[in-house]
Amino acid sequence: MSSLQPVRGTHDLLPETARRHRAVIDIARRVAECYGYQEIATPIFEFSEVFKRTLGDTSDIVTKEMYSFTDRGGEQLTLRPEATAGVARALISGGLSQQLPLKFFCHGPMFRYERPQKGRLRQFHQIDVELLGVAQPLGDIEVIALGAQILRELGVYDRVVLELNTLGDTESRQAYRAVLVDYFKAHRDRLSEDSLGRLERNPLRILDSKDEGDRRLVAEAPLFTDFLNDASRDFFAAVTAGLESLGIPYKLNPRLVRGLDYYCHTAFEFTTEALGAQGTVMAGGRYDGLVAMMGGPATPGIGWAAGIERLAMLLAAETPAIRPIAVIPVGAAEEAAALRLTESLRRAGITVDLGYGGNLGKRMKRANRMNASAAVILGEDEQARGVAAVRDLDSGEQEEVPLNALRDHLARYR
RNA sequence: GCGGGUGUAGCUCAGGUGGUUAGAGCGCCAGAUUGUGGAUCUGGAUGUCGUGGGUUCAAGUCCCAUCACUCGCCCCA
Repeated sequence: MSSLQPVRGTHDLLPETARRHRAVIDIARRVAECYGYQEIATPIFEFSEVFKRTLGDTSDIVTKEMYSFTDRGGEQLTLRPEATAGVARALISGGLSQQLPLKFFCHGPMFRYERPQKGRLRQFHQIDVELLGVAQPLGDIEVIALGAQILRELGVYDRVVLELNTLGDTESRQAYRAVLVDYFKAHRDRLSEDSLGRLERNPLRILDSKDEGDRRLVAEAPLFTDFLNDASRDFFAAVTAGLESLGIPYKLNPRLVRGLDYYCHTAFEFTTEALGAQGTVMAGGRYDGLVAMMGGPATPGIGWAAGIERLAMLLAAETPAIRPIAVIPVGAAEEAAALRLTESLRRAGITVDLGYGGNLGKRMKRANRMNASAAVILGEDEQARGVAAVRDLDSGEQEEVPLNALRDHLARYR
């Protein structure tokens, strides 16, 4: 193995993988457009403040996972660990609040300084959807339905489960949080070490602990549903009713808690068993407080992000490269004509491979290796008669086609 | 950040208890086949044995460190 290694947790997207990624992005973009979402792109780095302020000082992302650096001008910058904060910043700095509601789709690399695992990288890629300016449950329903439809079109929907929970509005959440903290503090001695830390940082997370002792304690803990106020309860009921009316099955998971501070009401994750510990394939929720927290006008929002690497790993179907037409000059005398023919076919939008050297046999081998659908063979005879030999590389059948009819003839191989 | 596993050719992997020139299959290259690919046959090339140090007369093999990957925890896409 070479000593030239890529940076830990980063990955080259070689043609086969790149094709899979592109398939995910293309399908997601197309479906998102059907729902009226427009593609945007924000910078892959922002002032560190943008993330610090929105993700919460206690979140793992901010405390230990940010790729931050000082640039030559002394600015504190951070490679984006997620997309939502940047989109919210764009909304504010672009003065887009005048045009609400806004529906955005974007995709690109994200960066987190984590210990890599399968499906967990330091540079990874996400597709992302954000709906801004819609306070009604209809927004939550649309965004989840959009995610479900993308997963369906990708052909992974049957291996994925939609888990759903509500975090309530601020009032409900703070009431519950207080009660929960009291409860766990009363049983502090029975909490795992991890959960003692969570008690300070994000007590709701204890509900999702995998520790045996914690789980026993959690089983006795007060229930969130008992602390939801009427507005929160109604809101969530409307979301679930909407999903049911669309035939989108979901599993209520009262322990589903988002890691980031800005979430409220609907929280959801599409998860799979097929990817080991990194089973979350698409996750999101409502973030009504985010834009205001950044200093913009109070703007409700809801969205999700999905990991392209994780989706690509689930993709069952191969994503083959386009099959080219191979143009093959028999001898050196035909090379110039082959070059001109190749160029004219390419200008007509046909994918053409022209080998760079070798005799007929070598070039045929290359055509085969490139998975070419047909070979257009130009020899001395053919040239003299204004035709080319066209060989179907699947059937092995060969026929002569006049040069001026070639372009139309090749259409059958697309 | 914590704990376990792995690292030999481009890929998948063999290489009992240390012992001379490190192997296989697939792939790659060349030839049989200088106007016809796939199949077959023949031949060929490719390794700082992840890296660095140590033990030893001798290390792919044992020890330590380090890097990367991997499984789990933490957390998350």
